Amino acid sequence: METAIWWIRRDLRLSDNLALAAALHQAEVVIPVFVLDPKLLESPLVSQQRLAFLFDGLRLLDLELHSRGSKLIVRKGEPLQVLHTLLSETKAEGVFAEADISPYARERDARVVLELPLRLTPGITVHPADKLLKPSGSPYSIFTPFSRMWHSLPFPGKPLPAPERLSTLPNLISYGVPDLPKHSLNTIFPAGEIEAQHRLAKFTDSFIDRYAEDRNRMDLGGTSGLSPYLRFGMLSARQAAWAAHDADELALDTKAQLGAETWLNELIWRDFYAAILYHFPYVRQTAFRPELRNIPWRDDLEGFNAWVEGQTGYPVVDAAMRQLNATGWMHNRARMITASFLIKDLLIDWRQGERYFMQHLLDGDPAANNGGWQWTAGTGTDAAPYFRVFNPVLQGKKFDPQGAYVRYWVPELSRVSDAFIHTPWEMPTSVQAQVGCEIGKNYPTPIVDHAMARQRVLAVYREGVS
DNA sequence: TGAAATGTTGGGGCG
DNA sequence: ACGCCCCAACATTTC
Repeated sequence: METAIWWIRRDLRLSDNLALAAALHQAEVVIPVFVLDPKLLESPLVSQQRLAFLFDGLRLLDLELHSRGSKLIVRKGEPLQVLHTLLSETKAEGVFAEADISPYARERDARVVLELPLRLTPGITVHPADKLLKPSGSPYSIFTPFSRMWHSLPFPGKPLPAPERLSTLPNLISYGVPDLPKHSLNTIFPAGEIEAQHRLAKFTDSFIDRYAEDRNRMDLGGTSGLSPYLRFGMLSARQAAWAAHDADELALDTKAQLGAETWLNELIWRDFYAAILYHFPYVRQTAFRPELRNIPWRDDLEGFNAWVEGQTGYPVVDAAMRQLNATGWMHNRARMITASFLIKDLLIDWRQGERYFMQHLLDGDPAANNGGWQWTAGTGTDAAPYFRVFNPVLQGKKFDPQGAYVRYWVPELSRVSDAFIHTPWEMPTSVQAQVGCEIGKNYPTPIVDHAMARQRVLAVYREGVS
């Protein structure tokens, strides 16, 4: 064909892009298109911060396209309508896109494919969800056998290089990437494919060696920090998996090897939750486990707000929520701790937490976010047993031993000693005065007693599973 | 990818 | 020397 459209959705990159490669294979001219879908832009689940990250990513993609002789066409409207218009404007004979797995995206694409020549390629995950089935043909719901099957599949093809030159059509109108009225410039996660490549290289060249031991430490930069880039496809999952694979082969000792394998395992969890959402889309609405769909959650706006604002009185929980609010990202260990606190200590419906995380995380992905929340709630596939209740004090002591994470995000506690940093309410009043942190005044008294809350949630869940 | 409760062991103090 | 108790340290079970 002469002309094709590359419909960009969650693949804001030129390298290792199967949709772009397929389009270039079929057509002389490939028009890169991003559709600003009002359904998504105006969704209450999208924060200004995530939009800012997306828009920055689009601007940078446009720059890369310009340097290759092309440009990004941004149009606003209902995707099917916009693509219709563009097909007649450009006389394009095909639309190429990377298949998405969320219920909204699949429904949208199903409508488009009825009317337009849409060809979907894999790419959002390392292995496509429909390739990872039990021998019987049914989907997995337990991680370990899923992971075994994942490993048994041949590794996907090597990452494709970015095309060097692209051609476009003259006079195509682009709406342009919108400017947000006011967005707090996110310096922690600069958008873009180039940034993602730098981070991947830096991580897999060195930090990955310590990943297995450091990844849970909230006070260290032990994680890859790649999730926002994977979320928007500024980095391809395949390339990440290959990088893990190569780091494993090049590892100089068993510790480094373990680091690479642990990180690859996290990428497999990502594939796992994508497959779960693909095969069980109802998990966005309700618990995977039917017996846990009727937990009598507490209606506690005050408690929820304290959680949101990082004012629960539990230092690690508050540090984590403030990190999320300030940066659009939260350490993975902290996600489990804050989720456990909302669900098990406050006994608030996990879907309220899921929703808040989706609104505020740059990496907010329906599959991984839902999987994580249902895991903590004990309602999901292969989830933590319901009686596994995180103790925020012990988690703090274990994974932020000197309290550096807490002190950074909760400045009221910056002068509290190591001995009390995770239990500031235990400071004698004289010590409180000495460190300038009066509990109940400068920093809240715990809004709930953990020991009581633990008993309460165990009783409620016991009722559910019986 | 927990934590608390309960059980067991073994060293040391002491009568 | 011996038995007893205490309790920390560790192991196992339970939620």
